[in-house]
Amino acid sequence: MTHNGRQRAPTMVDIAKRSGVALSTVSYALSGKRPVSPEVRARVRKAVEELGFQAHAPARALKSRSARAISVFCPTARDSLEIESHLFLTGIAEAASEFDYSMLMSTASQDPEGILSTIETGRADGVVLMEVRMADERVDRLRAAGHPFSIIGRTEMNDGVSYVDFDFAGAVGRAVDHLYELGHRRMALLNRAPALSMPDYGPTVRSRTGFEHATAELSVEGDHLLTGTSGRHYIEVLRYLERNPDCTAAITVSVTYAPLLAALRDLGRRVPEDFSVVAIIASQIVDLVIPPLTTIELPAFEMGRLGGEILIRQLADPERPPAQVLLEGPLQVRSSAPPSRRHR
Amino acid sequence: MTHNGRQRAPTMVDIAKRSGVALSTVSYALSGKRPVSPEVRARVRKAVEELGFQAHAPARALKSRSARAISVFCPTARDSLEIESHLFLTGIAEAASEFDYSMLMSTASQDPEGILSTIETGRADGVVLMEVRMADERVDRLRAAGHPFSIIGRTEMNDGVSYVDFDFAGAVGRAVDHLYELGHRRMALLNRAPALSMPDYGPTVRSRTGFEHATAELSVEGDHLLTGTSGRHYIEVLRYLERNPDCTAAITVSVTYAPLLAALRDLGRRVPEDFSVVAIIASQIVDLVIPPLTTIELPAFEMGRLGGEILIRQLADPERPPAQVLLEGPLQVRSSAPPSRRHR
DNA sequence: TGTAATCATCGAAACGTTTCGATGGGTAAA
DNA sequence: TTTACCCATCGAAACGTTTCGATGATTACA
Repeated sequence: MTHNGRQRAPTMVDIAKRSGVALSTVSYALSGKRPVSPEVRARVRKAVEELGFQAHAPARALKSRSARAISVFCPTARDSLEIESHLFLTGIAEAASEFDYSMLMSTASQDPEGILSTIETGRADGVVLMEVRMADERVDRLRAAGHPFSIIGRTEMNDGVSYVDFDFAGAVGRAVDHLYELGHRRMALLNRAPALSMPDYGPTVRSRTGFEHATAELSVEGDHLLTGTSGRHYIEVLRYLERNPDCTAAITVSVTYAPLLAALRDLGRRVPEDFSVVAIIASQIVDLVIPPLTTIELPAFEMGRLGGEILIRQLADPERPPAQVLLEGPLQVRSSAPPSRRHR
Repeated sequence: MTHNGRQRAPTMVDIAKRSGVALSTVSYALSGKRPVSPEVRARVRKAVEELGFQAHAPARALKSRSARAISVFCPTARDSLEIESHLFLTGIAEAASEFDYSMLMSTASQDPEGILSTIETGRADGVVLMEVRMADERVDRLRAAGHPFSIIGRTEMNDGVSYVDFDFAGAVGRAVDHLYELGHRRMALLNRAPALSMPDYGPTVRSRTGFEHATAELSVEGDHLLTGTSGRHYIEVLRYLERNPDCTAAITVSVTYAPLLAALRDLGRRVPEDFSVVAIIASQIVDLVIPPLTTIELPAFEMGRLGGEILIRQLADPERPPAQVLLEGPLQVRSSAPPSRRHR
């Protein structure tokens, strides 16, 4: 049972009195950090039960110098929505609850000071970063300050830092191969246009280089477009398709499938009959896309969960070497027909 | 500047020594709760600056009996994604940062114990609840315990509780009116199928009653379908459309536009030429839907922001009466053509 | 039977704040 | 010059834990 919210919450002093032992014995009985006789342990447990005692987290954090909390910085969804962010977020939250940690979330994503301060004020023990760029000041500052952190994504130079990233270069490469095998000889990569003040964004950079390598290797034409969901972006994609009718396939990253599908529809080109698409998107939104597209699924939830787990394990054991994980996603063929039905 | 992460972080004792005043004077100088001479204030400020002092949050929380934090419970996105949840979440986070509060997030959404304990362990001062049902144990428990909370959504009986909700009944009603004016005489409401253990979900219940009232009032046929994004749901929608060719319009709530659009496409019925749709969705995902649909926009981010703000204002002033807000969304006509072009 | 070792328990200090009441120097009024 | 009052500052206690070293009671061994 829980105590009545109106009166003072019971403390360990109350437990000590009720079970007739010293305060410190209560602490040891509950934490197990020193042996306690079975009878005393039972009495303490009983008192805890009866009074509905729950340890006061700030007091514990103050004395033990650990908040048992991690903090996460996530871009705001005020204007545009990064669906992957939410999957990262709930993945991290899942990891936190699994290890009995709290998770602090803030949106002031790009400000290094705010990120450091959650640790330096003792609110959290470590940080999970997301949406990082190839060179990212937040990473540099955290590393310089010696604060524990992990990254969903990664920077250019990752010595000694823990991260979980998706192999965008590899995924785009496999998508190019797949489209090549279907007979396509000219294809576009619809990459994410940098949001405000986000040039140099890791997935965008790596998708592009993966695309350039793969198309060069196969000697096919590859066009690189930076796009998004705004009307301006839609127009740009439309113009591109009009001017390049020999482009018969595209690879889309995240939400860039939307302007592509809209433009194809308005040009009367059908998917998959007239145009093939491979979309790199999170599995949770696959069913929202009409028509069904061939995809490479981004395991965003799992990335978040792993990123959280890696950080927490590192907090538990500071000697633990950094973990660096690069995940792949399966290519799931749904409906990417060949350009001229040559493989039927 | 910030201190070197390797050594002990400076405390108010260090500030006191360096500026040559008592510890308590430092506290008053920083908090302003008692007057302090301008010279002393300046000296303290200087010392704070030089040492990079930042108050230790757990110590403050312990003594002042307030964590300056709110906690939020959000359904996990492991399997399926509730896009609105993410908008609520970042909205709440925005409000928190605006008032210099921290935000704790957890996913163990349906467990009342976990929710109460974030408050009872002193980790947070109040809770924001979302995805509530018409009768919701979490609400009852919070209220019984006397803990501060606000709801994104609302229950059946809302005396004395603060909430921000969207007027689903009204929105569906306006959608019905709009479709009626276009000439439709039979229409469907594609409502959200209850996720696991979520019968009685507020928006679903209220959308349905709004639909039933509006269709009855206009004497049009209204069919109610519970659906989702799974393959099974797609089949059900498809069958419905096949069997009821006189149904020429639908209202979709949240992601239910997906099975509808897929089914219409596979039946060769075009939107908006052959079928009209009004989608109730968050503005941030409007651009992801192809073709563009007439929508009623759910101001999810703003709902989150308001829900957070209401809670925090209540924490600052416990005498404050509960705030109850019911938001409307604009009907944005994009492409809902009449069934037989009668209004052209 | 005396001493050493082991074990469970206790007491007290400490973590870094906030806040209450006390103190003393200064100015204003008598 | 004395008394009263105000204002800025100080000292100390308290918030609820964790943890160190000490204490006393058992047990093992000589």
